[in-house]
Amino acid sequence: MDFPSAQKAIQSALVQNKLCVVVGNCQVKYQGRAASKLSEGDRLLVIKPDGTFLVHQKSKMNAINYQGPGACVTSEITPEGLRVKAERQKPMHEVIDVIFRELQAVQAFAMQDDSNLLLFGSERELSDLLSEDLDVLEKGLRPIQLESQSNKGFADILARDKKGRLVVIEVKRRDAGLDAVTQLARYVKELSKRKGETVRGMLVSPHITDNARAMLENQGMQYVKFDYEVGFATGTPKTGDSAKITGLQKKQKRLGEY
Amino acid sequence: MDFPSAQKAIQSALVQNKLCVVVGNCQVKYQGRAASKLSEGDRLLVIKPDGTFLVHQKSKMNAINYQGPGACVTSEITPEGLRVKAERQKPMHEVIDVIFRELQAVQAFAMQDDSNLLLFGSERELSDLLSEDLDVLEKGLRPIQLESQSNKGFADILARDKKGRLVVIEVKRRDAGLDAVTQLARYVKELSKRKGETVRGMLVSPHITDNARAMLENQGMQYVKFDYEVGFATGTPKTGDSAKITGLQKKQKRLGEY
DNA sequence: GCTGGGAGAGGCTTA
DNA sequence: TAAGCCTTTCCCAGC
Repeated sequence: MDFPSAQKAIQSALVQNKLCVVVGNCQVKYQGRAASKLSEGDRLLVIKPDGTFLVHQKSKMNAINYQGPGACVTSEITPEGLRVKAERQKPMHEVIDVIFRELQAVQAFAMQDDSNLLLFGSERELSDLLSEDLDVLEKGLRPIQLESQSNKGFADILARDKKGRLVVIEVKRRDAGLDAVTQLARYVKELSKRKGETVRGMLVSPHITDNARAMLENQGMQYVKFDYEVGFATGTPKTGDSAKITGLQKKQKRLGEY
Repeated sequence: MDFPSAQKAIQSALVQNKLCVVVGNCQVKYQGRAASKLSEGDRLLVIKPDGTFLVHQKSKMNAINYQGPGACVTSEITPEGLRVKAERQKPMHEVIDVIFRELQAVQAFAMQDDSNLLLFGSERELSDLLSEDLDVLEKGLRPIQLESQSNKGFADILARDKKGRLVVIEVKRRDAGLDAVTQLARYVKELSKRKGETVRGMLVSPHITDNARAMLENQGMQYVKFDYEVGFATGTPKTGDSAKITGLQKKQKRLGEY
């Protein structure tokens, strides 16, 4: 494909709010929060109507260079080849320059899509489910809903144990590391200061690193391991010190019946 | 495009290790760590030779559904349309099902690309540069190299001030939040315990949130703002309480002369 | 609508 | 392999 018609195709795609796909041999330069250069090779360039700009190599999941929605995309023909540029001023001045020496394809597509993803089994749900049935974590735990909760940077779940003590429960869907512990410690400290009473800290996750567990227990907080059975599959019942969240499956089924 | 030839094109792309792009109206189901469903709409599907599988909508930077390298991709024709499936067993069983009702395009590309990204201006570099000249942060600061440094979760830079006190310096290339402060506090605490001496904590970044600054100063630690001039551009010299890292530009230039 | 702030999720690197 | 750490993020709340 020759450069002039390619450039025309790209411009016209941009104007018509189409998604544009360009494949060819190019080099890429980036300048913004950092600076980078990618020498020549075959790449897939995706330009979306919202300004999203993605440069993909033949492998790896992530784009090697990209720019999010809002970028201003322009193209021109230079002595070196076809130059496609994505520029953004907003959070910071950033420019990606893609210079094609050779083109395999340029194509534009009108895309109609008003759908949103329906997601089941997210951490939020897990948190909700636990709120509904905290007994799996500890007998007698009662969830409480306070204004302080779910505010900005606050704990996942707030509860009172059977002795009436406040319990801050931090839920992690994945491995808990030192971060999770310090975060929880912060919540506990802050809350106990605000309420003027003793506050327990509880960390719930499928796994915890050794260091994190040590630090957690050093600070008098507790860890509850849970098995997070994803999807509709019914796992073999397990025994041990881990709480199994079975409610999730029910909830998923309910959500599935939309 | 009709389904049989589309399917043939996809299969042949997979076999020949080509990158394959499919555009059309489809719905998407995912089952794995969570479960999701995306109802019908026009999407861009990218299948890379390494198994990477990306479903993009017409806007947003990230793929709405994806699977990383190693996925096993298959296709078949069903009564509902052309079904393309990406499946992975490794860390966990995950399946993405894309069912096309209508196709706008199917294309495959042989891609040759051996290049790697050259990146300048990473946090690591910044840290190295600061190590070389800590005076920009505070007069008389001397870097020290101990075994404890750069180990697992340890401080960016360790130094002694002109009075001989240990200083832990945490460098953030971007905004510093509460995380950065608690992390630094952890380093300080741990180190002072290990060394049995007073340790100062210093946080260096281009910006800090109000809460973070308050917490930092509450704990007797200090903040040093710095201007991080990215790229080769020469900014107007600034005055104020901020340290300006000019060495970076030199370093970048050096790196640029590969 | 924009900005600030906090927190999440995945990949990367090193021990 | 495991842990820590980083990010060219994202989302929510407040202005």
